[in-house]
This record gives sequence, C-alpha cells and structure tokens, in this order.
Amino acid sequence: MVGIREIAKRANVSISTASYAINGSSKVKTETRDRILAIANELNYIPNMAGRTLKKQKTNLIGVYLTNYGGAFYGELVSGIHDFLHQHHYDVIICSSERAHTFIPEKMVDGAIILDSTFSTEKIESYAARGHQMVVLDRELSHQNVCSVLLDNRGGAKKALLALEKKVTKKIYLVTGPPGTYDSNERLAAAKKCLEERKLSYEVILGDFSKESGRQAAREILQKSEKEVGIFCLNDEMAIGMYSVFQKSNWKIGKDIHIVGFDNIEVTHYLRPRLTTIDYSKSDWGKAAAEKIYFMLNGKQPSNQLVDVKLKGGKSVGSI
Amino acid sequence: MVGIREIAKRANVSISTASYAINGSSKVKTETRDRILAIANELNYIPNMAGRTLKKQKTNLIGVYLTNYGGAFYGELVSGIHDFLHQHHYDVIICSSERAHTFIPEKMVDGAIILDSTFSTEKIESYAARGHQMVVLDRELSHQNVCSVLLDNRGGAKKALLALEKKVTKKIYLVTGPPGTYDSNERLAAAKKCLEERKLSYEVILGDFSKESGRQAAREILQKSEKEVGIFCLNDEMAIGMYSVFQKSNWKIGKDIHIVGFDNIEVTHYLRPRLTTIDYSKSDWGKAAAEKIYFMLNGKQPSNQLVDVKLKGGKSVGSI
DNA sequence: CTGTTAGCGCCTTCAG
DNA sequence: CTGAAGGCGCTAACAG
Repeated sequence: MVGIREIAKRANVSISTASYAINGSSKVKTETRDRILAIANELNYIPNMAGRTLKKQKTNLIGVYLTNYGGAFYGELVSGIHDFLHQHHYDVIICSSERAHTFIPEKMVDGAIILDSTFSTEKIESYAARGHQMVVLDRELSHQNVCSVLLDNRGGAKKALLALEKKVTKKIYLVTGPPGTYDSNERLAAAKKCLEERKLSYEVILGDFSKESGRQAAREILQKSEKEVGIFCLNDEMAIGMYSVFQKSNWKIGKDIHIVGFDNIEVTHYLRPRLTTIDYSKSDWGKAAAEKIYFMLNGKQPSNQLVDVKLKGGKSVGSI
Repeated sequence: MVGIREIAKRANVSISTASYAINGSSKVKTETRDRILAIANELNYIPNMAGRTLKKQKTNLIGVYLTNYGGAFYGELVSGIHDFLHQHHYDVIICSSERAHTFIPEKMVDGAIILDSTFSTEKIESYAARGHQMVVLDRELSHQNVCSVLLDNRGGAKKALLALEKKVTKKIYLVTGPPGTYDSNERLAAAKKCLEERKLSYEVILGDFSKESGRQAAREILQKSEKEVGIFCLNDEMAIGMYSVFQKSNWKIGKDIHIVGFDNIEVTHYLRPRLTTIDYSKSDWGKAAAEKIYFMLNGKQPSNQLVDVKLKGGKSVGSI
C-alpha cells in the first residue's frame, strides 16, 4: 500500500508537508503542492481511513439502523437522509444487524439514525450516556444526546377513523402491528380513544405489520362478521394482505367492507380499488432526521419533531 | 473515552496483558484475565475500531453496494448475504452513494459485493488492481480479484418467451431496462435471438426498469397495436406499471394481452391476474455472493457462478 | 505468564 | 514555507 511517507520521499519533502499538500492546507507553496499532488495521483494514493480516523477521532459517517430492510418505504427515507448529509460532507451507511449496533460505541460512526425496534432503548440510553449522539424515529426518548423525529401517529389515526366513520355503521376493526411497537401502540391508542369518545363499537385484532398477518385478520373478519364493516389497518402492508383475501371472497372492498391503511407505500397505488391511507413524506422524514443528527454533531441541541400526516383518499372507503 | 491503558493501569498490569485478556488470549492466567475483564466491564470499555483496524489492517466488514435502494428485492438479497457472513464473523454495511465507493480503497471494508450500475467497471478494475477483492452481481468482469455471481438472464428470457409464444400469434413486444444495463442487455439479446430463430415478429420498446416506464410502454402499445399481443417486460416493476394502464383500458390482461415479467418480486403476487414471471431465489443469490467474497478473502479463487431461474406461471398469460 | 516496545497511517503543534 | 516529533488506540513480536 502506498502511504503518505512514500509520497513524501518521492517528492523530497517531509511527511508533514505531504500531508498538508494533500489536505489543501495553505501552508504549502502552490508550486510544491501541485508537485506533491501530481505524485500522489500518479501513485494512486488514497488515504487510509483507519489512520485518519484514529488521529481525527471522527469518521464523517452516519449509521442508519433499519430492520426489515426490504420493507416498503425505506428507499425514500434513505434518500432524504442521504441528500441532506451528503451536502454536509457526511457519508451514510445502512446497518441492519444487531452486531452493527456496536459501531456506535466503537466510534465507527459519528452518529446514528435509528428506525429499528430490535435496537433496545436501554442500549440506546447506554450509548447516549457514553456521549454518542443519535436520532430515533421509532420511540420517545428523552436524553441530552438523543432527539426524536416521529410521525404524527395519533393525528393520523384520527384522520383514518374520521374517514371510516362516515361510511360505516356496524363495526370497526383495528388491526395492530407487533405488540410493543411504538407506532402501533400510538395509532391503536388514538384510534381507541377516538372510537370510545364516539361510542362506536370496535374490535382489536392483533397483527404484526406483515402482509401475512393482514391475510389472517381478513379471514377472521370474514368468518365472524357481517358485511358493512370498517377496518383500520395500522399499516399498508397488512392492508395489501387483506386485499388478497377479500378479493377472493364475495365481499366487495369499498362497498361491503371499508379499509384504511397507514403509510401510503407506493405499491398500494396499484391495488384496485385504490387504498385509502395515511400519507406523509418519507423523504422529508429522512431529511428532518438528517438535519437533527447534523446539528447535534455540531453542538446544537435540536428539539424533537413531529412529521405531519394527512389522509390520502382512495376507493377502498366508498359509499354504502 | 476509556481506553486499554486505563484498564491496564487500574488492574495493575501492562497494556499488553490487558489487550491479551480482552482478546481472550491463552497467554494470561484465567484469574488475571477475569480480573481484567471485570474492570473493563465496569468501566464500560469498548475497543476503538480505528485503533484496532489500523493495527490489524482488517475491519471484518463487507460493503454491499446497491442503488435504487428502495427497489423491490433487496431485502431478501441482503438477508442472504447477512446470514452467511455473520456466521463467518463479518459484518455488513449497505452503501448506496457514489462517495462510498472509496471505502474500498480506503480499506474501510475488507471486500465488497456490488449490484450497482452507477459503479463504473473501470473503477472496479482499478480497485482490483490495487488488490481489493470484490464480487459483482451485475456485470461480467474477469480479474484475479473479482468474481461474479450472475442471474441466468438468457435462460430466463428463453423461458419467458416460450410461455408467451404459445399464446400469441400477432406480435411480441420487448420492453427493456436502461440502456447499458447488463441484465437488460442479456435478457434482450437472448429474447431477440429466440424470436428471430422462430421468425416471429417483435418490436423493442425502451424502458428503464421503472414502473413509470412500464406505464409509458403500455400506452404506446395500446395506441399502435391491436389486441392479441404479447409483452415480455424485462423486469417486474415495469409490468406493474403496465397493469395500471391496461386495467383502465378495455384490454384484458391474460386475454387480449399477455405479459411476462422478470424477478418475481413479492408485490406482483398481489396483482390480478397474477403475473407470470421469471423467478429465482434472491437469498440464494445473496448467499452465493457472500460465499464468494468470503472465500476470496481467505485466499481461495472461486469460480464465477450462474443463478438458476425458472418460470413462475401466473394468469397474465392466458389462453387466447 | 507478564512487561517492554515498536509500530499500523495519518495529522498537527512546534521549531526552524 | 518546511521539517521533526509526538501521539491517536490497539496489537503482537520479543524479552524477561
């Protein structure tokens, strides 16, 4: 491997001069700098990350922790994060295994953005206590070194139910995500509250945010219920699963049964009838998270933030 | 930050003894090791990545380069990669920006798996020339330090056309991916060859593997053509886009028009009629890639590999 | 079994 | 404007 000393030797300068030249310091005559850079270039010199990191104690890397990586909306979210951070000279790596959590205390990344329910809150807190800075997207967490950017789950749930209530007289089903998930809990709590205030009859079905659990919930509803019910699927994935079951039944979506999802993931645009769902900008969400971590790394203390959501009308909620 | 010297001091041992203890060397009495580990634990010691890397010249990290990250099948692919590499004590990071390419020569990663058409072949070759090892999933590339795991695109194209030919008399359209993309080129070449051998009439429409380009192609076909045509979409995404256009027309998929895709991405399972497509195991693909890079890093010279594909029948190719 | 020591590659203060 | 030197945190000969 060709290192900085090699370049210094060939250019007949000291190591430090070579370093200055490479890092564009004004301490070197333009002339010598150009000569050094030419040699570096010729030798295909590329600085070694570990060496630089060890000295600078900074990697300019942000770790983005995602699970269920194949899931639907990560692409846009990550783009939003990338776009902002690149402009501010940070690189982004996506990490999706538990072992990668240690990158944070190992100082392989300068900061982290976390949307990963397998990343325990205790661990996050212990890292925060060590002085590492993080932005969380999937839980509330109050700490000097942690800041959150959360969806307005409660607002979204209300909007979803408002849309359903208008069309449904008999019963409303709430299909949840995995127990303990923040987003699911919030949406469920807000939905229950909303329904109870209006004294509407409802039932909760446990799901896990997967298409398969949507299918199961749909089968359960078909068996135990009559037509003219409404379903608030706490995410779109499950709604997709439901479609495949109802479309094989004699219940017509948007007529016998009304469905609202959450997330407005792109593939739902190809469902027929089009799914009514709760929409928000994934890239804005990512951008907000990126901004927060950037500010934190620069000594500011940003406040938590809520991401707006709105109802996206489809035909899965129709007239009775 | 608490470092190894701090631990050594508190334990009244030398730095090296502390290091040995922490790394589980048998050179230390069990008793002293336990004592040292206890102290390390108490101080919440976590080794610094840069320091270790600088010394060992090895990160145990594999970079996986993906673009169009939101795309459909990356989840399974990445799982396949993860599963294998974790068992062999490597961690995986996903990189999706051009700037991250330099992680390879900077030695931030020990090796790379590349499925990213924005990663130029010249760059890959130059890194290979520097001694870095890579596995490519989206091009042919012959080099000591590069090895490829490719889909059997040609076989898949043949199978797709075989399915179409049986049902279509009039004309077959081939809708391509972005020009210059290996997978698209291969599928297209094989499809053309196949059709020419059988003297069937066909037409090529330029796409770019996106849903939107599928929609455009569908509109074009609606305008210029009569019913009873067949379409080989060189990937599923475009087929999905087509569905949305044809479903608004009076052409019935599987009857007036026959469609075959490529990839068998999960969301096509929710299309009606179900899409006929070319299927392969994404996780096996990832696993194969992971194995290759692992073997290469351990001094073996694995051979290139082809991933089997097969026809997955749906109802988008029906009887006329 | 344990301690001493010499770097890994790079940056940066301090002299010159 | 340039050079010498120290050190970031850790490992691994080599001595003891």
